[in-house]
Amino acid sequence: MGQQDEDMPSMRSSDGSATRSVRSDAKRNTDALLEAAMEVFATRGVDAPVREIAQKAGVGIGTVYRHFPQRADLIAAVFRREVDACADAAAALSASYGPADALAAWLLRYTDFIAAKRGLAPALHSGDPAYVSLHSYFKEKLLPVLRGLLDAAIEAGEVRDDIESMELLSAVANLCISAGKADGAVARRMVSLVVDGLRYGATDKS
Amino acid sequence: MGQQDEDMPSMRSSDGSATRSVRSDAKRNTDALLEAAMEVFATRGVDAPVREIAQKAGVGIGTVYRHFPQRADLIAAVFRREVDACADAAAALSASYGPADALAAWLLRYTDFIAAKRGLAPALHSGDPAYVSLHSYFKEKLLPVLRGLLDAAIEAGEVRDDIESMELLSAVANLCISAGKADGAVARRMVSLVVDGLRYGATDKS
DNA sequence: TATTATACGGAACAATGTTCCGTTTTGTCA
DNA sequence: TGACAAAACGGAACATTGTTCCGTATAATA
Repeated sequence: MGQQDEDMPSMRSSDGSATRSVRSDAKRNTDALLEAAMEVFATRGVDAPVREIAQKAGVGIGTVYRHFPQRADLIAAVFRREVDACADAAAALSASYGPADALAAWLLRYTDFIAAKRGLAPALHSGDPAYVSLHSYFKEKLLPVLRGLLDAAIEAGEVRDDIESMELLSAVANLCISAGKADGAVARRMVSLVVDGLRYGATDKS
Repeated sequence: MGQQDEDMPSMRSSDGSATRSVRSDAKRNTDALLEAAMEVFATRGVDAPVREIAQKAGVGIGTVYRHFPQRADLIAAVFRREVDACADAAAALSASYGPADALAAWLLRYTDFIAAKRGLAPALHSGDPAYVSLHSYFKEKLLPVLRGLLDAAIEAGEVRDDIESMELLSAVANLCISAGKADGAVARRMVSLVVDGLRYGATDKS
C-alpha cells in the first residue's frame, strides 16, 4: 500500500506490458485528501465522517474510496509518517540514556503520539476488521522497536522480564484513550505508573 | 432511573393525585428486554444493534425506546447489578487483607468484571455523550469504593500518594479493552503492573 | 362494560460507511 | 494536433443503525 511508482510517465511493468503513469489529477487529489484528513483528524478525531474530509479536500466521496478503499486506509496513510518518526526516535534515546530510562522515555514519546490523536487508540484495539490494516502497520513498525528497548532493559536487570512487548504496546495505547483533556498529562502519568511497575519487578528480584 | 414503584395497584403520589400502577405488559416487556439484552451483550458485545435485542425480546423498537430512552440506558440497566456487586466486594477484601493487597485484589475484581463485557470499556470512555449516564453510574458507585481502598493504602504507606482515584479507575478500565482472548489474563497482568507501579512509588519514598 | 391513561409496534427520519456507474479528464500516439 | 482508451471523478443510491413519531391496541379503573 505504500509508495507507488509516482510520476515517471510511461513505465513498463515487469511482464513487459505498457503501464501508464499515475495521472496528475489523481496525485493532486490524494495529496489534498491526506492534507484535509490530517486537519480533520486533528480537530474532530479519527471518527470524523468521510464526507467531511471529502468536502474539505474539494473532492467527491467516490474519489475518497477510489484511493482509500476503507476509512482505515485513509487513517493509516495519514499516520504512517508519524509512526515512522516514533519508531526512529528510539535510536537517539538509546544513545542518550540507560536502558530502563530509554525505555521509559520512548514509551512516553509513544504516549504523546497516541494521546494527541483523539480516537486513535480506541480504533487501534476495537477489534473492528476495518482497522486491522492500521493495527498491522503499528505492530510491524513499533513492536520491534519496543522489543529492542525492553530486551536491553531486561538484560541490564533494570526491569522485570515477565512482560510481553506486544502486551505492553497495546496496554500503553489503551491507557491513552482517556487523553484529550489536560494535554495528555493524565496519560503520561498512567504510563509512568506502568513503567514503575516494570521497575518494581526488577528491584524485587535482581 | 432506578427502581420504580413496581406492582402495587393504584398508588397515590405525594401530591395526592391518583396514580395508576405499572401495567403488567410494561413490566413483562422490560423484563424480557433486560433478559434479551443480557444475552446479546454477552455474545455480541455492547455494540449490538438495538433491533436485534428488540427482536430477541419479541418486542417492537418503539417499546425499547419507551423504557430505555437511549441505548446506554439499557446497557446501564443490565450492568447495574454487577456494578453494585463489584462495589460491595470491597468490604470483604478490606477485612481479609492489608490495605495494599486489598486494593490490588479489588482492582483485579474490577478488571474481571470489565474484561468480561466485550466493548464495555471502550464505551465507558468513548466520550460519546450517549454513554455519560452509564459513565456516571460507574463513577458514582465505584469511585468512592476505590477512593476508600486507595486512601487506606496510602495512609499505611504502602503505595504512592500522587495518583487520583478517578484516573486510576479509568486507566484500569482502559487496560481491559484488549481483553476477550485468553480469558482476560492479559488484562490482569497489565493491571498488576499498574498496582506494582503504585507500590514502587511507596518504596521509593517511605 | 365504558373510559382513558398507558403502552405497543413499526414506519419514517437522520447520520454514516460503502458501492456503482455514467461522465469527465488525462496521457498517448498517429 | 486530434482522436481514443484507460483512468479517475462525482455523487446518487444502498445498507446499517440510532432515534422519533403517531395511529392503534390494551390494561386498569369506575
